[in-house]
Amino acid sequence: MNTPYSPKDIEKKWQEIWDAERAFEVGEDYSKPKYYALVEFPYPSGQGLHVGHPRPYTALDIISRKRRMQGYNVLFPMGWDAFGLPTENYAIKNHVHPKTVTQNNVAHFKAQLKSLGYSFDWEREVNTTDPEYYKWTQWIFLKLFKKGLAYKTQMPINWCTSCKVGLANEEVVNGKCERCGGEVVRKVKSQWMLKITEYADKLLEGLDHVDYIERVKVSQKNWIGRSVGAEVDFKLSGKEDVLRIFTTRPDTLFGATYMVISPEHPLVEKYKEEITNYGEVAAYREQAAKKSDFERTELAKEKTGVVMGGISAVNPVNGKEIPIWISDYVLMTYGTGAIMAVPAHDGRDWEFAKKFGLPIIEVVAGGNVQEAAFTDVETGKLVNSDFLDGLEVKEAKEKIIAWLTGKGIGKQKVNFKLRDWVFSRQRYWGEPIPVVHCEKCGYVPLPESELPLMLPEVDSYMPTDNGESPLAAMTDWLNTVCPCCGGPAKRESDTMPQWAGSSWYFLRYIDPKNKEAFAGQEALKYWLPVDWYNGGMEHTTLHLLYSRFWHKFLYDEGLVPTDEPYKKRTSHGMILGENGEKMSKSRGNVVNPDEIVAEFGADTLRTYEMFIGAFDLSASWSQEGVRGCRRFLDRVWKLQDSLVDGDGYRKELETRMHQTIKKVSLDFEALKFNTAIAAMMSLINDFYKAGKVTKGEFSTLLLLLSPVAPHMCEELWQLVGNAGRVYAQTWPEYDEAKTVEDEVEIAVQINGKVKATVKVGTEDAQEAAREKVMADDTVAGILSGKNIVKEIYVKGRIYNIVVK
RNA sequence: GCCGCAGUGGCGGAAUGGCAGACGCAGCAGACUCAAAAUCUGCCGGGGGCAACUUCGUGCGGGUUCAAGUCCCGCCUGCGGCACCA
Repeated sequence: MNTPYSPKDIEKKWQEIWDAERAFEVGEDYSKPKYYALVEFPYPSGQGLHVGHPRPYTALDIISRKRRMQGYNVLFPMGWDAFGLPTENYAIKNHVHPKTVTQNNVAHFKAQLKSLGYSFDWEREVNTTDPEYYKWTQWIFLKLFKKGLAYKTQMPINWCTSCKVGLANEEVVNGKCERCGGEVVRKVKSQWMLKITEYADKLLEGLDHVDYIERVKVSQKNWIGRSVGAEVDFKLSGKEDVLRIFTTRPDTLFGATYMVISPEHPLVEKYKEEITNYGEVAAYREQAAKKSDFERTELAKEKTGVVMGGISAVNPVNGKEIPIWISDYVLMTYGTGAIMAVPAHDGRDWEFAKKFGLPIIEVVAGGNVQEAAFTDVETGKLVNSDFLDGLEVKEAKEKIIAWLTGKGIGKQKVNFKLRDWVFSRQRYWGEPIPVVHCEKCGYVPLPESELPLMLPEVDSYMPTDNGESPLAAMTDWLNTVCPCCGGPAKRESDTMPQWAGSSWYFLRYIDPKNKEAFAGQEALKYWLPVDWYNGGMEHTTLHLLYSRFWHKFLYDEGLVPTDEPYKKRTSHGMILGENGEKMSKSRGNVVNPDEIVAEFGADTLRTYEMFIGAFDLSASWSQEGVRGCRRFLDRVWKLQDSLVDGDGYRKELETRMHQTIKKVSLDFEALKFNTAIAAMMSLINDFYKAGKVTKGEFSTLLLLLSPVAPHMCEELWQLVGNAGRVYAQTWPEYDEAKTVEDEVEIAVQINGKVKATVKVGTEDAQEAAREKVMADDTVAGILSGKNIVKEIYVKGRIYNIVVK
């Protein structure tokens, strides 16, 4: 009898041995094939590791360990996305420096991750709040600035009334702050913006050349939201000015019966004097401005609006004078902030027209436009449209665009939903923006030699009441000289958003200690692109898009060798509480990974999280399930007692061994860890049934299981007398020919129902199989006196006989 | 409303169009034990039958096929994301 399985003793021991042996340190031998496996680096929150974290980490740890065994030079790094609001809020509340909070949290996280035995190369750890790191974040910002991709503008921004911070559109969730849940309202502020829209086409096009799971691609495409339409100028009646609109349906131009502009449209201000009902217009505008984006869309069920008296537009195709309305269902942030309304063929316009009694003119036949807007673009034919009559929508579009272009009053235009990225935060705990403002020279970038521009010590981390960053109160720091003219100047007091540091961290891992550059060119050439990046679906449209944008920009600047950062992207599902709900303190269903490690061991936690269900779907935690995985590991451990001599596989188990190697090898690659583990469970069930296992069979099992349960496998590898370490062994090979049995049991169906099973040779042709099938008593009984109409034989699967 | 994902035993979940329910959990019975836990062995979708067996079963309604959880058409429910995008 051997000693019982005691993870507590084994796991610590092997973690220390791996450290001492520098087992997972990345080699600098660039002649070896490389593999770059990446997981999203965590935000080191005060709560410590959540059981959701180990799911993706274990998955790619398995891939990384397997790749090393396959002879690759593997980069599998870890770091900290440590700037951010929770740390700052904690600092404010408890009067501790955010740096100290971060240090403590990082230490805690790191100890927790280490206890799980991940094969991260900790020598390459990065931290976004380290000045040696954010120096390069600032450096990249300066590059963007110099290319005109960073600019400052007055923007109506989303303003969190609780955090007192401006938020990107993407950070507003249902009208609430994504971080704190506080109310978000609109507020005009001077903000730094990044022109991600300049890269919209490239970001879209690049998706065709990467191996991302389909739903990630679809989300990104929808987010970028490319649509092809036309811009058309409507002359204002009796004026020189035109009102420019964007439409995806220029073919319906003859059906435009009125125009709508957004309440913020500059036209209102410009013709203030001439608008006969300006009081009414101004009141409506004021009301709209008070509403948050959320309210504007919530209240949208009932359309509101006001007509602009005294000003009207002329439809360029037929010279008809049509009124201009103001309504908040038209957004200033999309297109030109103005539309032509075609109530017959647009749902929103139709609703609006019905409510305000505006005319509805059918220009595409096929529906009943008095009942509902007819929006089908496939079947309809143009009517009431002069020279477009009789054409299909697609043809009409082309013809009208050509006509408009010829007249110089319109042209084809591509629009995107994607908006520029609000890059300012009125916060302390972020990267300072390395720009000064000089009365004479405007916004001037700091010289690169002055980077990093360090965060100064401040007395209070509270944002000021007027919304300025705490840095604005630091006059010593704020007042400086202009790098351009030497005159007095002020530093930018806004800081960067958390997304900044995470937009390029995978580049720093490649060469984390480089003082001369964000990473050396030779190292970048070797390691890029990231071969496999796994992360949460929630980062698909924010982080993933932002980092692709920065990478493409760096590529255009000649600073990185690939135009896409990530070759392959996968996503994992969430781990829910035992009750099937999202884990949260308030629901009281949070599971602490430390407790699982203490009670069952890290290998059990790893195995369980991989066994819990399909990797890309969410799964509910089950303490009983954890116990089952521990039982599996116990059973593997106890196989020591059944060990017999023999380096090879016994004849009767040979096929099973090769099948299992194949299944595990392929399933790991497909992220089907649950079925890979199930296959190993089945294999040891066979070992138990046989009452013995050879050393060769057992060693192969250990190699297959080692990426999942590395500590136990190292221990057993040594205990059974194998030399070296499991992590340094070669991944087992299978022989395809040996994965197939000589004989298989196939089902015999008669009229599609299984009536019997017979044994046939795996390679039997139909004739040989037929003989065996017909020899079966049950089959013969059923067939007697019946007419065989058809016989279908699928090799090794089924024999179906159709009778009458 | 739009986009995406899912719906299979008591539960988590398996099934290149080819024997639905692998593997695990829970449950039941037995072995071991003074006893319990742990462990080991066996059973384990519903109805009917002493039984060999039979019949119904993958959210619902149709269809294609020798054969459908899987493919097609039309719905329903849940989860996630976006939301007046012209």
